[in-house]
Order: sequence, then C-alpha cells, then structure tokens
Amino acid sequence: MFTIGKASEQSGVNVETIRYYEREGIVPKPGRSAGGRRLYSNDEIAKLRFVRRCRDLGFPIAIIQTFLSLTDQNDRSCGEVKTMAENHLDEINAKIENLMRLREALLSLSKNCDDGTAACPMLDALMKDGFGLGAP
Amino acid sequence: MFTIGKASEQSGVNVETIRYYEREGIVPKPGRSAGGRRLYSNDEIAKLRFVRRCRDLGFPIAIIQTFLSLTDQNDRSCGEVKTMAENHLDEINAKIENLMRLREALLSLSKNCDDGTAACPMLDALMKDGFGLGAP
DNA sequence: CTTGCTCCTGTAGTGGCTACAGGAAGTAGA
DNA sequence: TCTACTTCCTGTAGCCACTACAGGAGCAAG
Repeated sequence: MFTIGKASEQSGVNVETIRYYEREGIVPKPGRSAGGRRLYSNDEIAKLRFVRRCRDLGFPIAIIQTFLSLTDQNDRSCGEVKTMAENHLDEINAKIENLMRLREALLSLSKNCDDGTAACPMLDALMKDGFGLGAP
Repeated sequence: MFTIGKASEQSGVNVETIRYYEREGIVPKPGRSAGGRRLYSNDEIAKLRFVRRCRDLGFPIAIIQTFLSLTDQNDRSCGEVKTMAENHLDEINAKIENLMRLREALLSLSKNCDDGTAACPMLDALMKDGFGLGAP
C-alpha cells in the first residue's frame, strides 16, 4: 500500500488532482491508515494511471467515468467504447481543422505587419466593418 | 445609440458576455439612458466586434487588452503586435501538432476495438503498466 | 391596461484542475 | 527522547472565459 505521494509518482497524477478525483467521485475512496492517511493499492494506482492516460488522450472526465464503469463490470461493450473513441476522434479532427483555418487567417493578417508602420494593418483590419473570419 | 441587444446583434458578442466584458474592464462602461439602460455608440460596438474577432482568432483576453490599448494610443507598435501574433501562431502550431499526435494514438488504440469482443483491447491497453503515450 | 419583450443587478455554476492556509502525523538523525 | 523536516490532512478560493439563472424594472404595441 502506498501513500498519496507515492501513488502520485506512480500514476503520474498530481497529489491535489488525486484528492480532487476522489472528491468528485471519479475514483473510489481509498482506505486510510491509523493516522488518517490515504493508502492506495496497486489496483487503485492503475485506475489513476488509466484516468491520466485518458485525459492525455483528451477524453473528458464524464467519458472516462463511463470507461471505468465498463471495466468494473468487465462488460463486453467494446462497441460502445469504439463509438465513444470515434466521436472523440471526430472532435479532435474538427479542432485540428479549426486551428488550421485560424492559422491561415492569422498568417494572412500578420503578413502585412511590419515594424515601424504607423497604423498596424492587422489591428485595422480587425476593427473594420466589412471584415469576416472564415468560419470560426 | 443602441441598447445592449442591438449591440450584441451587431457585434456578435452575447449580451451576457458584453456585461461580463464591462465588469472586467475589458471594454469601457457605456453611457446609460434615463431608465438606466446601457447605450452603445458605433465606436463602442466596433470595439466589441474587435474583441470578438480576436477571441475567434484564439487570442486570450489579456492580449486583446494590449491590442485595445495600442489602438487607443494610435501607437505605431506594429512590431509589438506582430510579435504577439507570432507567439500566438507558435501556440496554435503546437496545439495542432499535439492534436495530431493524439489522433494517431487514439486511432491505433481503437483500431483493435471490434464489436462483440469480450474485453476491450483499448481499455486494456490503457489500464496496463508498460504503456506509454507518445509525448502528451 | 395588459401582454410580452428587453433590460437590470447580483450570484452561482461550468471543467479540470491548482494554490494556498493552518494544522496533524510520520520519519530520520543527535 | 527531542527536534527538525517532510509529507499529509481538510477546507476554501482562484484560474479562464464565459453562461445561466432569479427576481425585478422599463418600455412599446395593441
């Protein structure tokens, strides 16, 4: 059994974040030592690591909770998981496209921007009436 | 002069958001009618529009405030603007790269995921010890 | 005058943490 | 055993950029 500091090291989840996950019911409450300190088993640490990896993949907490309940039930809901992963992929793709459009807009705006100009053409363009951004 | 609803329509900034911007000192307080309602001039609406466009480009509020103070001073700090825009571009590029790495990771994880499987290989992989994500 | 719309203020909630403050428990060395 | 140091505890508040109420007031059309 490990104290929260060790659990944090092993899972890669910040100590404060672990306590936050517990408060929010995202991971189950661990046991406590005689002195009132949290004690984590390997399984509980694995769960924390799982949450961190899902977060790293950009999954929101709500989805991760579904994942956790599926693994708890040893459910055969691989299809369900796949659907959620695919939806998430769609969101990631949408974000990438958005950012790329944004990059183009910003590039073309800042292109005319040169040191020493009296009025910044970028700020000018953004202030003007007839200006429209691609599809933000 | 326009009430907040019209100002919202013309600037594309949500009514609640306009009030929020005012509270936070991001845009100056407008005048008021006899009955206490906010009244916006065309210039003030242009400022709101400017903020929205900058937000659409992903600039954080703090940067936009700098932009606004530069346009207020009619400053010739185009170089400054360009630097900030370039920093922002770097951030956008970093985000895009991150998302693309993430997409690859998610794709390779969910690839083995097929309907009807007893234990989902994706969740399995995320739960296991030896697994490492690219560079999240 | 009534209906219905817009507007007002103030407060609280969102997501996913992060950062304290003020104290208790545990550990290592003298 | 005493002391110094570290880790842990709870509880609360802050971050960003909004968004969503509640409960009331102003205003225009019919």
